[in-house]
Amino acid sequence: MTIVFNEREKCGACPIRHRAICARCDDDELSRLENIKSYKTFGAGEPIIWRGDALITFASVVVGIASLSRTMEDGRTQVVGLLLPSDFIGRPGREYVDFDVTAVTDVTLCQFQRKPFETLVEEVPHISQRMMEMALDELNAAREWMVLLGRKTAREKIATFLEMIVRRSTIPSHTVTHYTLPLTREEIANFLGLTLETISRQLSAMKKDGIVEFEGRRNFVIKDLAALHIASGDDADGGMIV
Amino acid sequence: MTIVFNEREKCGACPIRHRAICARCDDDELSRLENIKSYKTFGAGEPIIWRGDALITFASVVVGIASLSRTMEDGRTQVVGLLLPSDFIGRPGREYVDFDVTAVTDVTLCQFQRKPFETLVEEVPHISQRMMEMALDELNAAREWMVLLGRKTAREKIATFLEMIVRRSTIPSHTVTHYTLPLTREEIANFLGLTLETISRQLSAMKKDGIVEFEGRRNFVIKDLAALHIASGDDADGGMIV
DNA sequence: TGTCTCATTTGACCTAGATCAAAGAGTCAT
DNA sequence: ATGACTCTTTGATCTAGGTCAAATGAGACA
Repeated sequence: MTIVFNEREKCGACPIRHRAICARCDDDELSRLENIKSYKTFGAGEPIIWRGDALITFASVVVGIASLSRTMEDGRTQVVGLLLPSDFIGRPGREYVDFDVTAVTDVTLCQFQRKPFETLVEEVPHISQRMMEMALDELNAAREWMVLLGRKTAREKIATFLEMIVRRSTIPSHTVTHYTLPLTREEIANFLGLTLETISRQLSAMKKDGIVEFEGRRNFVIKDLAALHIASGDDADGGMIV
Repeated sequence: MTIVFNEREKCGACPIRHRAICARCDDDELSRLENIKSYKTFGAGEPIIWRGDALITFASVVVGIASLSRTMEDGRTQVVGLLLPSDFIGRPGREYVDFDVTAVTDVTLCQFQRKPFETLVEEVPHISQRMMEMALDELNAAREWMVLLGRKTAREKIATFLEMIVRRSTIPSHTVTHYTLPLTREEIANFLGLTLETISRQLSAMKKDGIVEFEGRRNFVIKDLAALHIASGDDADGGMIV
């Protein structure tokens, strides 16, 4: 099931047309973006940009997954986010990039040069409105992750991570039971603030407890979704007052 | 040194006029905000809003400090951010509040009712542009904090926290050496993902190492700023290529 | 089909920070 | 001042998760 993406197509046919920074744009605004966009692809594992680089292009992820991370001088690294299709890379108004961006799978970006894009942000309110929404959503996600990093146990962290995979790959009206881990054990560890050995051990424990089952290294089935949720440490209703 | 704030003043005289969501607004736009704003104050320690509450007002912090936090069912709590003057509370487009907001010191808010504010966000690009900038800045700060929570040692966490206090209270062209902790040991612990005992022990250790000196519980002097920085675990240049 | 390589698992042990417990020091109201 | 809080420090012990090391297994490619 490879996602096909044809760069020749117009923005109107773009897979992220209704979720990316252009989501609120009308046809005229879209054609202004069309004029300054260009596609670029990266192979799995390749660096996309490094912390400290001059910020000369912005981009939206069109296909694939990229990671956003920071590595300390002694090598400790923390993944601070996964960039999925429609997610935006770069911060208008800044001079330098402040996190490393790496292609996790093969990635296709829709890129914009800095200056023309910044002009567009000034002139097209639908873009800044959408970017504000997206930034606030990501801010929320980042804060939820801070709770995970600061207060959850190893098991809770991993259960939360698996639950996130399940939630993200669920297509409405289509029941899926087979999922794929997009990351290696080490990458998961760097995302959860743990070591790869701890990931491995906890995954084995959850296997033994009948919560998940693995088929190969990266494919898994959830045998007990309720138990997974309980193991995540999040409350039943997501905080909503019932 | 109490900050005086007179609610009768027009927006033009507001202490956060040039940093809050209204920073880019011209006089006309400002008067539209003026029409829908109202002030509200909270005493130190009072809850401002709770997770799960219906989101009916937005607000900017005008005076004081508030904390943004999440408490798990068993009582573990993580502070996910401090809200300082000019910081914004609420996410346009959402139905419910997703983190608890609590007044740390006495707090004055500039509040807006939901509907009229959302209309303004649609109609005044300068607001969404500024909110986008602010959200992206906070997103960055949240990600830096994720590195701290996921990968730093207790000592590095505390050094980073003290350094943040120093950075934030430094007024350009004015050398300050005496600082105040805005939080109790327990609140610091919840912010850093540690326990209050660890905070206390590490603070004592840094005192013994000649890095800080305390005068009472909350007032301190940095004796060795360079050592503090090294202890924070961040690189010398903040990631910029020199 | 076999081999090579790297990701993963598992084991043994160790340590940073948590937990439990008690004593000390500010601060506030009377 | 005096007492009564609450916040903070310090001590003793425990443990979740890290570290180090070795064995196993999945894929990739010839």
